[in-house]
Amino acid sequence: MNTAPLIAEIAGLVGEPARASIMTALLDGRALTAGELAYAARVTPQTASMHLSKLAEARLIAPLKTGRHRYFRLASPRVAQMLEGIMAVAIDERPRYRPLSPLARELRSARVCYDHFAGQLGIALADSLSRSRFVLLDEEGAEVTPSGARFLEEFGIDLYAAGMRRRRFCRSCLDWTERRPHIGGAVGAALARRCFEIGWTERKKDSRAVIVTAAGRQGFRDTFGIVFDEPGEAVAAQRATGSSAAR
Amino acid sequence: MNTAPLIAEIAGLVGEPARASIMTALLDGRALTAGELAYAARVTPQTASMHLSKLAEARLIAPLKTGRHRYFRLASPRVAQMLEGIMAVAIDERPRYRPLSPLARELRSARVCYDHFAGQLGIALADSLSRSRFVLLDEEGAEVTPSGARFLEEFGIDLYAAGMRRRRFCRSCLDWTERRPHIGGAVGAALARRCFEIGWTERKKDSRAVIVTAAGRQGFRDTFGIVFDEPGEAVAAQRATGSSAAR
DNA sequence: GGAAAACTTCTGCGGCCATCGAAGCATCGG
DNA sequence: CCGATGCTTCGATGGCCGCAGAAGTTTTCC
Repeated sequence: MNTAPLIAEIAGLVGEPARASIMTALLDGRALTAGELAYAARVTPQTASMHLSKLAEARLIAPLKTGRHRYFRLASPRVAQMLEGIMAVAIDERPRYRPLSPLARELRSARVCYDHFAGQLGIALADSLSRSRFVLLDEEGAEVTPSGARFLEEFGIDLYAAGMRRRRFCRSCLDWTERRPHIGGAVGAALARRCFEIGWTERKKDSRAVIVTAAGRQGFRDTFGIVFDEPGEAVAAQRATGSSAAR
Repeated sequence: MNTAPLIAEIAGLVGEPARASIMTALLDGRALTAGELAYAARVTPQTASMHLSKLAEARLIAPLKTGRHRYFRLASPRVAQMLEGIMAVAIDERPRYRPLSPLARELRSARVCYDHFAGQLGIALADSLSRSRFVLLDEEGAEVTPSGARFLEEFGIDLYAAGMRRRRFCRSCLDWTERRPHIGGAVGAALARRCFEIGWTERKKDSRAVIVTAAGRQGFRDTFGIVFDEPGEAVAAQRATGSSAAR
């Protein structure tokens, strides 16, 4: 078949440490400059420039020229999804004992996965919505129930906005630290967007890590029944709260 | 992050033409011998052997020793899913005019995608089920409706069999010839399995192509409203048939 | 306008790795 | 037990490509 060369071309581009670093650095959905990406990949600017032009030519990343900077972002959600898929395979059956560096702890606690939450916060949200029967979660997919639709509307998410193509579907995304599915897709993206909007979470710069604010700690507790053991760091999902969530 | 090297390792393995050929050859879900895979990748047996051991060590493929042959299959559905994801990116925005070789025509007509149908047959099935409101289809996911569940039960598919983990979800899988989503996941696999079981379709050997039998042509027409223009070759999806499908 | 910053292109070097010939090891068939 | 088949290991070769030094181009800032 002529399909193998196509796969090899794309995979070959990603299958190089420096380029893989660039791609994962962009996995938080933001656009970064060529210099920042060079730093992230730990190569010199000229080397990064070559990699960036290759990735751009293959339409894996999209350049965005602004003044003397050149910003790059992932070309499409499909690319992010592909990277997730590769990561899901990479961590599969790998009995990896984690040394748990401080940075890793932070990432594990709460981070952003292209456009939605992942890490313990992502899991906790998925658990909460799942237990309240607002979302039916599965390794193959996820679905928002009618009551869940009402809840999300109340929370300030327009399920019929332009972003949601047709209906109430959301993708299930496999988490690589927790090894459990969480809520992605249009619904997951909207949920995360809303949390940033109302100030529950903030992005930490130069990282995919997410900071939960004081308002967020209270909000997540009251609305989703999620409590945090350490102030703003680790997250522990607790008790189902269909009632309080429907507040 | 330490995630980039993991991605690079996996992608690097797939990003080599010979190995990519091996992987795509296994994408039909069958197990092939080392020799067959060497032939598929157009390399000598000793070269293929090296590639196979690398892929096996990374758990991308699983060896299966039998006599003096050594069979290999994809290690898990997750690997197939990853390859689909890469393919989806590879064909994205690629204005590729297809020369349409005879083999390509055949593949385009009906083929197997790891464990479910793809190509025009897959699309036609998805369209039919979608129009009859038996399945709600989306680029992000798919869902079997209650009436769809009844229909599938009648068709001989046990939705609550071991294969279906929890509920009625099925994955939406992007087709790379038609560029449209079709039905994958546990439901798609069960549907395809059932079609082989009742003799509507047969696998062509050494290929992912699928042959629709005479019984299949009649069955697909009566049950799903799918008509075939050329006997057993190209497929054209036609008219919604909620009634006849529910037969 | 001059200088600095950000990025790119050019160039040569160096290392990794895919490839295949040849030999070695199992397994089947008689 | 012997030859044939299928597959693997070993070794040498060759090519591709990632890499950074140096120089060139565009933009910004004062």
